[in-house]
Amino acid sequence: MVLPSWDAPPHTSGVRRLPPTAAGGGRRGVQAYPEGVSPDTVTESEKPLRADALRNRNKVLAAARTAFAQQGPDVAISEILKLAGVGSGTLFRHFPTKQDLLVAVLEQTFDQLDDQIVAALEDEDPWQGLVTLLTTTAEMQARDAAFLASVGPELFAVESLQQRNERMMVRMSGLLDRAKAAGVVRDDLAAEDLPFLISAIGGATQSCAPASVVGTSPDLWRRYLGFVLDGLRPQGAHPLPQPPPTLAQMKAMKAAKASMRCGAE
Amino acid sequence: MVLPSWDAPPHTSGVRRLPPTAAGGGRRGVQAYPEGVSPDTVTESEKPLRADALRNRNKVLAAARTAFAQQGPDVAISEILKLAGVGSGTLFRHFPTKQDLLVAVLEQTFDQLDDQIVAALEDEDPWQGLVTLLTTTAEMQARDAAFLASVGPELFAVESLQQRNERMMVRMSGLLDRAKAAGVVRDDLAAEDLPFLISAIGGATQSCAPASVVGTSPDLWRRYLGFVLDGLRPQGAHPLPQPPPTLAQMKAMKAAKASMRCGAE
DNA sequence: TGAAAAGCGGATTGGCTGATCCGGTTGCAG
DNA sequence: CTGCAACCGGATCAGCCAATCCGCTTTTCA
Repeated sequence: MVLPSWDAPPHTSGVRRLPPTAAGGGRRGVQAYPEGVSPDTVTESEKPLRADALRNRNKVLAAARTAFAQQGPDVAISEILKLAGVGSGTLFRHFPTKQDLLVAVLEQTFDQLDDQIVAALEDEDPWQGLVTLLTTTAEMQARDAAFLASVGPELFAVESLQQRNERMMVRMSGLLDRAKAAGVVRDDLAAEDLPFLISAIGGATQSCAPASVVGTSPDLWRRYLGFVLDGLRPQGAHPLPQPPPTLAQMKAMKAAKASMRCGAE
Repeated sequence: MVLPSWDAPPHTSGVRRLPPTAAGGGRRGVQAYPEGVSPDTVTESEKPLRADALRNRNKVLAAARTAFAQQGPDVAISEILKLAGVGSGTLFRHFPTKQDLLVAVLEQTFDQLDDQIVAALEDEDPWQGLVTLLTTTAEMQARDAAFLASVGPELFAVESLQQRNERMMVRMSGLLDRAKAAGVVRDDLAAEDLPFLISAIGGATQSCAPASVVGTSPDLWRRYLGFVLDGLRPQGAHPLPQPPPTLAQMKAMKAAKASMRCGAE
């Protein structure tokens, strides 16, 4: 799964069995699952779906979420299978394609983010609202490799993700307009820039990635977020939240990334 | 070739044939190849290497360079083979492993970058020197997918790349010190930050990637470089070199990336 | 409670790709 | 010119992995 070219699935010989669609298209069955734990109800059925089936569907979804988050969009299905404790037949019944599974997971992730943006809009301080947006995004990128890989304006061309993306863009525009009106950001900053800036922060975050290598701060990415934020406001440099890493730490990070493997279980 | 875990090559059954090492370890046989075109001499032999062998080796190297640049580290070997017009036996004789080939290509790329840094150090203006460094890096990331993937502090653990990386770090430190002495950058910026900032710019660059989608500027990344640069200097915002993209353009970029395929030939 | 429908899971398939093998060819020293 | 070692290239191998198939089990509903 190389991530570009989601179009012609490899060796699809016959027709595709249609999945038993448990949760309808529109979000908000149960909003934004708290983290890692599987909600035992995805409810809002379209075809009732037997009890054990629903249970398994959720097991798969939860397993996929952690697996994708830890290893990125390229985890082997077998990994997810092991984690979920179901057979491959079961998985592919609910999600006919690996991409379908990834999308289902990303939908949840995007919904979580959307909730955070809404929260940011409720903040009194317009600058703080923007900071919250970018911080949240970076946090999510730091802990979810699949999200990291699908963020920014590239996103793949899937209706449901498209929609969510647009909704978020609208909200982000609101956030930015407010900040501009208050004069706390440079006014040549456009809403369209935000996805790219998020990608930029993601780039730095990715380099810091392995959540916590011994000597290093798992929050190093905040430092680079700081630099970028300072680039967004008119007045220039502000204090940074993290000290830079030492060369030794950088070496350790690189080594950790080279050997990176499993982690869960 | 998933990029992490360069350690246990898949299914290596027997012992490995040692390659006929044409160019010695130390760089500077012929410095920094101008672009795409194969230099017909990599010279400085260690075992003379027959004439046709050397010719083929260079063909492979050149093909690999373009293939890796266009499609990233995951191009199929077959692609490179087609481009080079040689058989797989030939390729694997010179580069026993796909990684070996990639490393050979990256060595050249890194050497090119190193030359640019040296040039930046020769610039009178210390701020401009830093700008040149970051701009060059971004340019290279924009046009070379393999470089983009291997940049930042993660780099894989290969002696020869390690070395080059360290040499560049030293030079970059010099560049930064000079700029700090002149007071043109904030002084909480450390040399160790540079690789992360480069990764950040790379993140944005990647989002802009498909060199030129119709309506969009192929230089959009400069805009985000601009934001980051403004975050590095004490005085704050400066004019940006590019207008933001429109929503329609962003859509086009995404679409282009989704269908991205081949391109050469 | 019983039977049919729905679901389960793992053995299996098919295809992709990195790497190897080996019969034939070619450059080079003497 | 000649012999041979080095080299060529493509047929082939082997492992990996997404996706399918099908005999058996579980749920559901009358």
